[in-house]
Amino acid sequence: MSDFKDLDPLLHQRLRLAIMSLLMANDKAEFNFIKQKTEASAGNLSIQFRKLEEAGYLIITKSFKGNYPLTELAITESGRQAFSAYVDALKAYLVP
Amino acid sequence: MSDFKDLDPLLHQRLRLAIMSLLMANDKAEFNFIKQKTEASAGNLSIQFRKLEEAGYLIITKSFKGNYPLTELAITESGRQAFSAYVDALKAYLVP
DNA sequence: TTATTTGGTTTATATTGTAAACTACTTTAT
DNA sequence: ATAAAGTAGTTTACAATATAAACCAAATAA
Repeated sequence: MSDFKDLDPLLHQRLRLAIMSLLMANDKAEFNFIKQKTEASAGNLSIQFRKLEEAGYLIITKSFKGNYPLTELAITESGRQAFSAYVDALKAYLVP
Repeated sequence: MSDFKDLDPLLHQRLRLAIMSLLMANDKAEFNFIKQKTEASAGNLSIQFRKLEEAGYLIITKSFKGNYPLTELAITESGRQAFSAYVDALKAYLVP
């Protein structure tokens, strides 16, 4: 029987899981796309993006779109793997 | 598409999820049984049990076993339902 | 030109989680 | 009998996390 410590604490958080889930589907997304989908505050997102970046699960790139700053998030291979592993661990844990 | 807010925050925490998962399988369990299975500290467990009780997900009963105090945890119907709903929400969310 | 909006970041506060210390008693050893 | 060690927890204090509010820089609108 697998135990709960197999669940990556970084991914086992609702907002970060939602972010990574969106990136699993889209690979790359704009800050505001994720903001709209999750309905989270910009501040909260800003912080969670950084944590996920620090873990190497995504990459933050800054540029301009028109005249406005644009922040984009792209999932990394490591992020994909971590997400898959997390889902597998959950399945093993909850759907035995 | 279901969003992450459907994931009951009380259950979406590793230790509490482990506790409830054990109680789904066993219905009723002793404090130390759960302590051994989860390898969590007694203090941490004590607090999480109370949170789950406050939510109506389990009932704490105190008695004596031999001469020692004994704390037992029993899942409630409401707890069962919440756990099932949580698992369903997760499935819908992660295994679309 | 002042006000409002966009696209964020930073700081401060509230909530949560965890470890360490403590309580209360029992058993074992001296 | 009493000191030392063990059982079964609870409480308290601290650390980590999450969230909200305030702020910044620039652009657009009035």
